[in-house]
Amino acid sequence: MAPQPLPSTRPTRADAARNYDLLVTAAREAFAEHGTDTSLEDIARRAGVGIGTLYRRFPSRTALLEAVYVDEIQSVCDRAYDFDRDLEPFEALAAWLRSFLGYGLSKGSLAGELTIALGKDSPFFKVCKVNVQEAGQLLLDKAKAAGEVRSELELADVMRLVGGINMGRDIEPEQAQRLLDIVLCGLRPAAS
Amino acid sequence: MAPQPLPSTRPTRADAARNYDLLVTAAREAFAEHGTDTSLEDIARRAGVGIGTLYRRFPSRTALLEAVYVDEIQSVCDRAYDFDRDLEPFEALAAWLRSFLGYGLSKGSLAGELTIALGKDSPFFKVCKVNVQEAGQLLLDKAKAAGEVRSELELADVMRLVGGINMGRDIEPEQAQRLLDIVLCGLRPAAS
DNA sequence: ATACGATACGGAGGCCACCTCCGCTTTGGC
DNA sequence: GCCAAAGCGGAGGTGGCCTCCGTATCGTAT
Repeated sequence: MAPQPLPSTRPTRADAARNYDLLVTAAREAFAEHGTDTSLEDIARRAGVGIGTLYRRFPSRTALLEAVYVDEIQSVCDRAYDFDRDLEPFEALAAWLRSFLGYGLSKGSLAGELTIALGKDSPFFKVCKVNVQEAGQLLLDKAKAAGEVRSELELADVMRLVGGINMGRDIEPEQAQRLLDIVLCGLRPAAS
Repeated sequence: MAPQPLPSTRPTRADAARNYDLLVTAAREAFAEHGTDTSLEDIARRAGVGIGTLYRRFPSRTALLEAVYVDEIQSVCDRAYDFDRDLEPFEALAAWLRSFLGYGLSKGSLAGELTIALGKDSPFFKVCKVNVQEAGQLLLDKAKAAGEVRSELELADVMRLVGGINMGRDIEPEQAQRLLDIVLCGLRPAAS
């Protein structure tokens, strides 16, 4: 039940570990400054390591994204349990989705990429998915049990919708908020 | 009130017009076969023209997409008026959004690209946007007037949500359907 | 301390897509 | 038929992705 720790690929040898940290730090900065489509060569340069080193450690851009955002992803999961403890079922779900959204907004469109990846099966996202799903499922089930969310809804659907909201990169925070409100209304049981 | 004709950039000189048609045809085929991220050089080769010709006529991939999909875009607009005539207000809106979605699904993720572009101001999308908006606004307003959609909702929000649904490229049609249903429920007035 | 196998480094270079530029060709009005 | 305007095309510059392999570094066993 408790979330599993996300796997870290941080190597053990001293020089490798140092370069790993340099790369992740450089990537975090670069992603924050220029979005997640920054060139990988730029990141290697910024980190002061060769491009070969980057590619050996992170075979794909996604692998690098993973390493950069492990912490944030974990914190998204953790927050779910906080909300579950402190809020009424539907409010907890709403708050969690809102935080998921805000997280994607500030960090490029990570939530979007994450949402897409939830359907794929990279080794990393396997665990990540388990954690996010476990957390989200808990909130969703409780909201369902309280009769505040239609019982036939799947977590994957909800996540996909929320992820889709800020897929288009440059959305205004207020608009994102309104869109989320629409979705939240859509989750509630039919008026009948 | 009637939709304006979408602008065509088709040139008048004989050779230019011929190449224009070759390019648009080749692009339509290529996009259908390999998705909208086919390399532009491939398309030029397929059309049997030089890459320079392609770029002179279509300065960006988007420009080419526009030319390829003018007809389809127009038909999306037209359908709105059909639905308006034949269906009850909310059903008309629902049907139109469904068709908008299916359209994006079959043709790569054009609806997604279109949705993003709705926020931008390319000269083409200006007119396109006007047409889509006019059509959508009509349906939305009627649904509001019938009390079946909350009055504070903006068309842009609705379009964005629907566009977001199939942003992630590889979504299953049934899932897309479910997501749209959630959104549709979210449009209805509060149960209170 | 040294030696040595395992591990990691780095950047040159191949590949490919994007896009520009300009000398040559075609068109169509006169 | 002439010729200016319009159009053509592809060579080549830029830059990102990724691989490969000779060299450097690390950590352990002696």
